Amino acid sequence: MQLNETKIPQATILRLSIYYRYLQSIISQGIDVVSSNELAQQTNVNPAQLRKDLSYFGKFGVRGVGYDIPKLLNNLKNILGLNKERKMALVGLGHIGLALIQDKCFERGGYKFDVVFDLEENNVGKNIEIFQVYSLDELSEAINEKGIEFGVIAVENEMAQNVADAFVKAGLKGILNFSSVRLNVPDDVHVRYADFTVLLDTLTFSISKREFAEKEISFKGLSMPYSRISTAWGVA
Amino acid sequence: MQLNETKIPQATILRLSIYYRYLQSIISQGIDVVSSNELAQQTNVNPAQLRKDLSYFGKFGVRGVGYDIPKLLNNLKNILGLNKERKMALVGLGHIGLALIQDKCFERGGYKFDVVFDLEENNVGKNIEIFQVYSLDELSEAINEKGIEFGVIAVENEMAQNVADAFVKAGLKGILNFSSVRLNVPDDVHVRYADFTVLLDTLTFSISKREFAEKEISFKGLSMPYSRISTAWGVA
DNA sequence: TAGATTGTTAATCGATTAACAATC
DNA sequence: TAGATTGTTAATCGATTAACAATC
Repeated sequence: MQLNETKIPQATILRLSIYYRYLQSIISQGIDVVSSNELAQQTNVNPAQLRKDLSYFGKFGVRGVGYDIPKLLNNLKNILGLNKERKMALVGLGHIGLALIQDKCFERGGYKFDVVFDLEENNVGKNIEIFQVYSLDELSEAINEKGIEFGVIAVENEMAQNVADAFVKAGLKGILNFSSVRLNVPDDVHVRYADFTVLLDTLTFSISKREFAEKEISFKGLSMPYSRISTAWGVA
Repeated sequence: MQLNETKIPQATILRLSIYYRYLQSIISQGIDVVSSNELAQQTNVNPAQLRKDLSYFGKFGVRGVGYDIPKLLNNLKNILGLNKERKMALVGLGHIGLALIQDKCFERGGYKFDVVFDLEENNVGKNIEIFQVYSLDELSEAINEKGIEFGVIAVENEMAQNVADAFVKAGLKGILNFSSVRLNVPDDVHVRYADFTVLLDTLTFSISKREFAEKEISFKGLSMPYSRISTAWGVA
């Protein structure tokens, strides 16, 4: 068996998830075949891009026909590793943390909160929603006992790195971070940032770019190349 | 005045925001100068990258010294367009929507919810938090009356495109979308995706990649190039 | 067979970064 | 002046996409 040395772009994995979630949302409609053109259009990507993305992992279509939706779904599920439920630990029971454990979108996606922790002494030991609230001291033990795979950080910025350190010490390899802090973790620990403020800031730039362009304002004596800035963000 | 034709990478704008938010978080500590090396390390980027990012907009540092933090903050604020508060409209008062209007991180960032809408007839007309809840019919009028610039979508996937259409019709040029739906909007409308499931899916891929690599499992008769996959996600 | 659509190549396009002259 | 760090160039690296042969 030959070792395939091709590197897979990070963006490809993100798009694979987008294809998967879109197909999941239309599977009940009874359509059984989709072309790269149709699927690409629905997910805002180039059709060649989509075919290339899939080609890193195999040949899933039929020439002249398209892709069988149930089969493609199954293949994407295997590629992404979505064939079993993944358990998560949450730290932080502020507004965002509370919303996360109440929202149904995680369960629908195959993810489940299994333990919650809070830094507020008042909350520890209480029951919030269906969860008993633990303190950070109990984190490592609880995580290993329950087979947790992902840690979710929903605490204030000041405490985010501490929580990340605790997750790393407990052996977690995946972190979803709702704070704005860029975390310092070992290379084998993967972090994803769900930082709303940064997303808004990039929107603000695009908007004020328009304002500037309209007024032909120059910045620091340098005429801004506003009209040439590409803004095709595809990424969450 | 010469028109500068250089294209600015989308990723540069994202990083500019990250630099800005980091510097904001340490400004009270009384440090007044930072080098590209220090700032880059704190924000998980390459120092050359950081200097290049800034160089698209001007010369903000002093050779041999570094960057004056208050001055750099001010420059970044102007570049990103963060010198005035931006008003937002929220549609959707589920768990996420509620958390968003309660959370303080938006206000701290210079963003403010000014109107909220819900699709639930029951909620319309009521007062939730400090907001009176409007129906979608009133969206266009309310948005233009109040000078709203951004629309935030926090409804179920099924309704997300409808809400986006309403935002576009009302003239908004910036949308923050918490649903999983890839929106279809005109070219001059900017969308950012805060889609947690997709982020988790990319984590899952990285994790199960490790599992596969350990077991040397092949996929579809093709040996997976797992060990060579780069996973340096920087993006929210 | 004719029409359609995939899988893949190769060219293009874009982003990152090492290296160093400029200069404080 | 010696040491430090920026700003910028040019090379490298990586990702996107047009085009088309393969093939259903």
